[in-house]
Amino acid sequence: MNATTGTRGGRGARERILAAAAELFYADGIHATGIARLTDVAHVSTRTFYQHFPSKNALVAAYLERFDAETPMPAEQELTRTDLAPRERLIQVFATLKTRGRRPVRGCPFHNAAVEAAGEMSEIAETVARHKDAFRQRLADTAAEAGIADAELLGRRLALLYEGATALSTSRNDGQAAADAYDLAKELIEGGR
Amino acid sequence: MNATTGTRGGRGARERILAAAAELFYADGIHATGIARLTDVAHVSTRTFYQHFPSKNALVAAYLERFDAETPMPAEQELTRTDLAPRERLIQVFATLKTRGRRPVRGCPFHNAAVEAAGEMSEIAETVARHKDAFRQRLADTAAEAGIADAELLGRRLALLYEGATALSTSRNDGQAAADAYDLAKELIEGGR
DNA sequence: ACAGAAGTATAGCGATCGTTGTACTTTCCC
DNA sequence: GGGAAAGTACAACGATCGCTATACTTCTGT
Repeated sequence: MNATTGTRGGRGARERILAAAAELFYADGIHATGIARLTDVAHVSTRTFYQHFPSKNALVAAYLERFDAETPMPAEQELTRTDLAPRERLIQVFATLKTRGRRPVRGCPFHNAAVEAAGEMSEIAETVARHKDAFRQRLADTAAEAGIADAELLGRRLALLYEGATALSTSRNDGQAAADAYDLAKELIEGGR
Repeated sequence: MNATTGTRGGRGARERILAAAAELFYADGIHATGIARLTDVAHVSTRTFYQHFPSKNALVAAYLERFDAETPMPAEQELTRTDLAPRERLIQVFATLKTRGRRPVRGCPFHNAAVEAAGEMSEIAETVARHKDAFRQRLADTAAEAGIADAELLGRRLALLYEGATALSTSRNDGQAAADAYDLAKELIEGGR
């Protein structure tokens, strides 16, 4: 039994499929990424793909869940650091956002998935909403830990700034929005005593 | 000669096509909206469609240009109001964002188009970037008109908040993000003296 | 009234989409 | 070393995509 994949041996096709999905769905979009391209990048045959995932939609769902569970966003990793004071952790979230401002950045994979899903695939919209809520809640919890007066408000405001910076990186990929978000976030965090 | 369409009479098929595009591209997404659905909603035959637009991509481009030129975003209309002081105009931008928070809201049509365009259609990404820049500049200009010290900074910060609120409306359509953006924007505008 | 432009209906093109079928080879565990 | 699981190659299915062709019908300006 393979611990990481949950499958019974083999050469880890499932892992490579998920890795290819993470790369292609994010870079080129979900609709624009066909099964052929996906299996080509993953070095997996079409048949094998459908032995691991019943459909492309299932892969999309797995792709988002994978981000949520095993590959937490860099920003969220900062919130779990024990070597920093809570206030510093919040600031660090926006510092990494600024640092990560190297190409290619194409916004938030969750948000992008929700945009592409549009009317169809409402389960995707739900997953995205859950992710956004969880992130905002983590920010608020950290703010509360820092002893900030209205922690929920700060959590929502920081989530708002973070969303704005990532969204703007889709169309303009200079680090300006991230830098602005960092500065304003820092003011809000240090101001809320 | 028809003044609004630039065509020579007829029953204004071009207008109906653009109206259908504005509705469907925004609500269902660009990829998800096929020519068949488009012509059906516009009450136009396939042949007529291709007599007005050489391709679907051309319609997408026209759809975005139309938003930019003839159907300015509600937020931008507020910036042109002459019955309000510049500071009030800035606040009004976020007030309309809050009011408009009724269903269905699905983020910014420009941003969504950029997400869907992904790798292909770089001209779309360019159009979106130009739109975002123009909006931010208008905010900055209004801030300068209000005599605010660092008007460019406030312009960028307000654009950041606006983007965050619209982006969050894609996955969670309560008015919370818009309300938060309004409050924080108001503080920033009134604080910058 | 009539020429010409605009619009309609419908069938079908080639390409690509997601998905499945058939037949075969490799890898791993006992 | 044998058997089951996992993976491979490749052809092809039906559906849908964007787009074009053919043939006909309004509508409009002079």
